[in-house]
Amino acid sequence: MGSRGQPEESRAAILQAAAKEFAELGIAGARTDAIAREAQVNKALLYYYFKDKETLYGAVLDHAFSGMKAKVFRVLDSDLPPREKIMAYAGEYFDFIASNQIYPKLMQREMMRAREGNSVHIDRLIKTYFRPIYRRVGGLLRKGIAEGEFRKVDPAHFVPSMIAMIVFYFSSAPVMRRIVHFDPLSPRRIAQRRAAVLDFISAALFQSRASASPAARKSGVRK
Amino acid sequence: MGSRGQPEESRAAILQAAAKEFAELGIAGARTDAIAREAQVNKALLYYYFKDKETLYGAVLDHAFSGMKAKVFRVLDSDLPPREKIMAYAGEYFDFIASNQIYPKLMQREMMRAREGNSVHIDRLIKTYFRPIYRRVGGLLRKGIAEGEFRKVDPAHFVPSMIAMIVFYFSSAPVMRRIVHFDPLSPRRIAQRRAAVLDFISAALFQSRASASPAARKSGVRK
DNA sequence: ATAATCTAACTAACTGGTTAATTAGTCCAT
DNA sequence: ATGGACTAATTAACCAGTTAGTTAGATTAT
Repeated sequence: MGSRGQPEESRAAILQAAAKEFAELGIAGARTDAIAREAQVNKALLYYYFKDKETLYGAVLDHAFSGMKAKVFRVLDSDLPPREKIMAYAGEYFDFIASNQIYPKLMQREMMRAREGNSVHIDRLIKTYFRPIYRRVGGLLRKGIAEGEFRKVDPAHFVPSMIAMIVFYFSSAPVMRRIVHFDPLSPRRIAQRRAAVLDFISAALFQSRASASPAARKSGVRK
Repeated sequence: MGSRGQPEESRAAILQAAAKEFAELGIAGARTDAIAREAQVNKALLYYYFKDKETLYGAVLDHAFSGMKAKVFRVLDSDLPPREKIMAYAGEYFDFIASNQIYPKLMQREMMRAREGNSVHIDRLIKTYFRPIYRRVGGLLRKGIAEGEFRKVDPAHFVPSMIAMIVFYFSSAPVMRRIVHFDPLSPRRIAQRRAAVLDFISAALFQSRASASPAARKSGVRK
């Protein structure tokens, strides 16, 4: 079929370079020349595979969010009891972000852009990724509350609080590093953060404090 | 003083219009023409008062963060006991952001920009605002822990968690609104969020759960 | 088998609309 | 009449997107 290199490799290289550039500079700050250079590809090839800059940005978003949704739904579809499942969900989400650190930047950028007409992608992202996940986690919280396992929290506040603690840590890390004088993104500190988030959630959510730690431990380190 | 209009008013109008534009679009997306139009001022006047776009952006950041620091330090300088003070701090920070909603957007933008050379302002912002506040709140947490009032949390994780829950809610509100089908920024919902954040913090921080609610209530509604 | 034809993959060079920044002044209060 | 406040007009640089091709493997005809 093709001629020179491999089309799949080129497309993937463009997508990866674009993800990095968009996450770091935003869609307005990103330069198509820089993306092409980083992908080691001629700039016109971006336009061969993607209609324009905005479409390329949309493809980057879909790639990132679909990966996250797949990971997280494997946990949400499992048949764990509420306590274990909410901890496993938070742990899985944390691990996804820890190993895909451009994700929280893309996410926050899109959240801030989500105003009247500011983003042509946000409707699709909400419908395809955010709402399904929110519904499932919200349902899980209500189930845990109904069973008397969880405190009577409002899912509309608890869900964003969980996401906030996980997402914010990674996108604020470059600033944090210069405040505390150690690297918040070292494996050791990331593991600490994971434990701190799970502890925070179990302390704020579970009825009896005693079983908070075992539950957090249960969701454990992956792999 | 001046000739035509009032210099103070013009400068203030530019700063306000710039804050709005930068918060919404970021420094790369912001247009100096749009700022001038919004401020009802000739574009060259921006360059009369500020060296260039980057300097104007810096002035916007300093304006926002100095206002926040002043508010928050009035609480941190007070002589409340640890429990009441940490609740009052969180409440004050929340209230500042609730009535200055461009602040969380500027903050998140700068956090994401804080990489090698990406921002010429971040060193100053950290030194002048972030580090002093972090030090004080961290000290407050250690004091509460030493007195046996607080659980043994790590300030390097607890402080960003508090900030995350407050900041993230406001910058994610436009997306949240389309997931949950109500307005997270209505006065009623904002008051709910305030209570949820304070409840979350006290549940995760205080040793005895019993006094969580009273303490949250104590920091109360301001004014 | 091999030459002719085709087509997907890819590129160097360019274009023109956009935008930050400057210039060369005018206006007006004191 | 002088200096601070302000502006219309202009400029230089930048940058998304285009154009007009080239390259090399695949397909088909012979």
